[in-house]
Amino acid sequence: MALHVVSRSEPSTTADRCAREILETVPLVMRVVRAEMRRQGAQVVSVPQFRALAFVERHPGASLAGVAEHLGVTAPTASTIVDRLVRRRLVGRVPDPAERRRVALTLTPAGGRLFARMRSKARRQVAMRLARASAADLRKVAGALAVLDRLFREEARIIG
Amino acid sequence: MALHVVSRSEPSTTADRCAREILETVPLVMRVVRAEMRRQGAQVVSVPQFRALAFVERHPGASLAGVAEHLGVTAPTASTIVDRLVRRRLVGRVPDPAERRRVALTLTPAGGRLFARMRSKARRQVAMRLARASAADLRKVAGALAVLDRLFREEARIIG
DNA sequence: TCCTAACTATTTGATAACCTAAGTATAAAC
DNA sequence: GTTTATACTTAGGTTATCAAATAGTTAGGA
Repeated sequence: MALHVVSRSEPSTTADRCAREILETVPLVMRVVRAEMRRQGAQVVSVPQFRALAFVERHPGASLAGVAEHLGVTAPTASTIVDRLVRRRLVGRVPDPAERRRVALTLTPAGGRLFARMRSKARRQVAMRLARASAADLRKVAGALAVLDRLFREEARIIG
Repeated sequence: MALHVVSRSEPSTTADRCAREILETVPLVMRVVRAEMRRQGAQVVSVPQFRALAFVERHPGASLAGVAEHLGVTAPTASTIVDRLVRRRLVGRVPDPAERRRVALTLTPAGGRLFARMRSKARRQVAMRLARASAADLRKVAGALAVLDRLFREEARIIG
């Protein structure tokens, strides 16, 4: 592997190399995932919508603020995302009886079915793309993603 | 580490675990990166615009099709992204004299300066988030990202 | 009790990213 | 020279995103 000569103003620690790679690779992977989810034909939801479904499935009765925090977006953004899911009858949204400021979100049966179907399809598609890599490489990738998840999930809460 | 009971229809190979993690972690990281780039105040560009600048910087005289392929989007999308950069005088777009169907894209001086400034800022911000991790973890992350980049870059070309 | 402050959610208005389908202009092929 | 293919743009539509303004609900204190 050849060493690159980097500009003198750019330091070259491992963290910097990671940062560089994250800024290149993450958007690339994101785009492929998005394209695949769109390719599934029939009834589909966007990536943010999919993530909202995942959160509501894991936290029945969740509030809008919970969705917003999980997605890392502002409340208005989460509101419109959820609103689209409600209009498509994939999510139920009722006022929380105890706290009437809040809404309680749940998956409808149709929402649950669609989510389960999309999730396994998306996983299969991504797994197919990973099939070319060696088992050792994949173990490394899995470990690294766990590290990233921890770092960015914490920071997302601190910052956002 | 507790073992989860997974639904019988969901296999549990390393590739599947990776797929699951990718679908969870990549959007999360993406969101943090986007939020940070927006946070920089002053004059900023979006993530796709930033990636377009990076491609043009590395490939002076690049065509629109080149940008589209690098971003993994359709030609019309790349066209509007570039158009916004041209209107902001960050990118120059002239017809290629040899192939007048094509356009030749270059960074303007202002575009080059903005790009350099944003890149180092973005890298610094991401690197700061990585600072909590051990050097060993970061080396693993760097290696894993290289693997992912290879897999998804190839596949992006095959599919898209 | 009432008033205010804080919280939760939505609406509004703006910019941007994305797609498909349809156009324009140039080059190549026959 | 007509057709076909290529490179890009335009048009029309959906979605995501934000900040600012709005409306309803709760809680705490005067």
